[in-house]
Amino acid sequence: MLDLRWVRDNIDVVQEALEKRAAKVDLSRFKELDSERRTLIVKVEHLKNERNVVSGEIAKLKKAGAAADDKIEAMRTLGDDIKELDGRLDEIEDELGRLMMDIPNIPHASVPVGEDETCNPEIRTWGERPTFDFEPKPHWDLGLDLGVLDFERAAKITRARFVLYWDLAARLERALLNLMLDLHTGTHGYTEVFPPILVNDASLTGTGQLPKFADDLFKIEDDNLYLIPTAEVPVTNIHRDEIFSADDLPRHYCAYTPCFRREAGAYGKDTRGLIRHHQFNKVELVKFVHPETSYDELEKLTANAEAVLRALKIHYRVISLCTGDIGFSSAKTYDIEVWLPGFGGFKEISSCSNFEDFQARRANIRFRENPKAKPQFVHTLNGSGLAIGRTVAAVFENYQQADGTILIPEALKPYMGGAERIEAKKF
RNA sequence: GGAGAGAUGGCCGAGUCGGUCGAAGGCGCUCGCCUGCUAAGCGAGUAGGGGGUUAUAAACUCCCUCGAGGGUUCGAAUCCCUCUCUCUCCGCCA
Repeated sequence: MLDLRWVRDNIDVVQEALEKRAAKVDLSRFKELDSERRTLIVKVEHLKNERNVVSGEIAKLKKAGAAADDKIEAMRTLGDDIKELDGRLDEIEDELGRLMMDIPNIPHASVPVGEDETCNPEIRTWGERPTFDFEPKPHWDLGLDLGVLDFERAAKITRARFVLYWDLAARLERALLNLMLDLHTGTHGYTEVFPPILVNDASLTGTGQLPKFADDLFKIEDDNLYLIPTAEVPVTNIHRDEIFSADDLPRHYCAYTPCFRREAGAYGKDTRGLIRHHQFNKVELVKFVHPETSYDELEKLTANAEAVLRALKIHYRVISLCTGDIGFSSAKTYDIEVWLPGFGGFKEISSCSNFEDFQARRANIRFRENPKAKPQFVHTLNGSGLAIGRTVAAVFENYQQADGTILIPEALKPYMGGAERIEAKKF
């Protein structure tokens, strides 16, 4: 959410940002509501002040044993007026609040302007495409042939877009998330947290999934709780309604959690393999930082996520999302795309964003520059470091051999209980 | 799941029959005085949010907030209802 006053004073900037994003929000309605709200506040506060003053007088009269019936009668009608105005003010603030919730973040000046994902410039690449003297297979074929990815039984147990891992594939999933956590908590200095994966709607509103993206969430109706779509939600909300002191910042957290997404708008997209599932594991990086440092922190966070693929020696590239493709809450986002030789293209494996104060304002996460200063909003950032399922897919496809087996990358061997490769097996 | 107790400012804690209570007192913190230094002592200050005025300054002023939301009332931290959370006991379960 943007700052109300800032929007009022910078309505042209907001309008321009909306156009760049191809988002539709009625700003003329905003102007109406905003000015009506303020006139109403002035009016109703005037009346309330009068009520307070006269009520004080009544108290004095009563104490002195005098009658105050005429004043009480006058206050009764005044109270009715206040109630009516307060009611209208509530309605207006409701509508204004919903409208403010619909305004996306303002993209940073460095974000390329463009319509859609075809306009995202490549920032850098790392490594090279591996060469094969055979036709590389997509990971789902590899997994089926080796017997370790069982989509059929997963569909029996649950439904489509779930997977059952067997044996060394299950172990690989576990190895990857341990490698990532060890790398981020060790070399990169993040603090590991393990949050709840069911959250309430205040948390989802804080990070921006609600109210706009309710369709994409799995909801537990009986308890009014949701399965998290990403660890960003519980981890960012750790500090909801809190005020940091300046030396509490920056905070760097990493968390492994399962993630759950309904993928409501994605039918027919990435239907095969591990790419787009309703349940997947992810290691998430979340930062709470001083506003002045947030863009440096974004670069570092992205580099931290990249480090996983470097450790695995897998080719990737980094792109900068353009204004038309960037997420609702984000001011700037880098996507890391991993090379999948069997699939024959790059695929997003991490999305690293600076939300500036957009989430912090919604979630009310603040800090004080010094003990006497007014609290101001922190900047929040997050990025996947990385999505585990997609990393499994990347290992499968990049480390596949002519005989259909998969070599275990050097960096993972300590985590794989001595296994050198994944071989075909029946389960 | 059942029974009970509770939720007040950074922390602890008072709040009488509803009437200058955003709130006694204490601790902590900040500033000043005192002291050779420290401690002690003395004095002053110390919740957050929003609106108006203004330069989105200072100052001034108003409103809201005593877990959250609603209600009663001229007036509620104080009375009523609903919800959330915490604690204790019982039951059930891993």
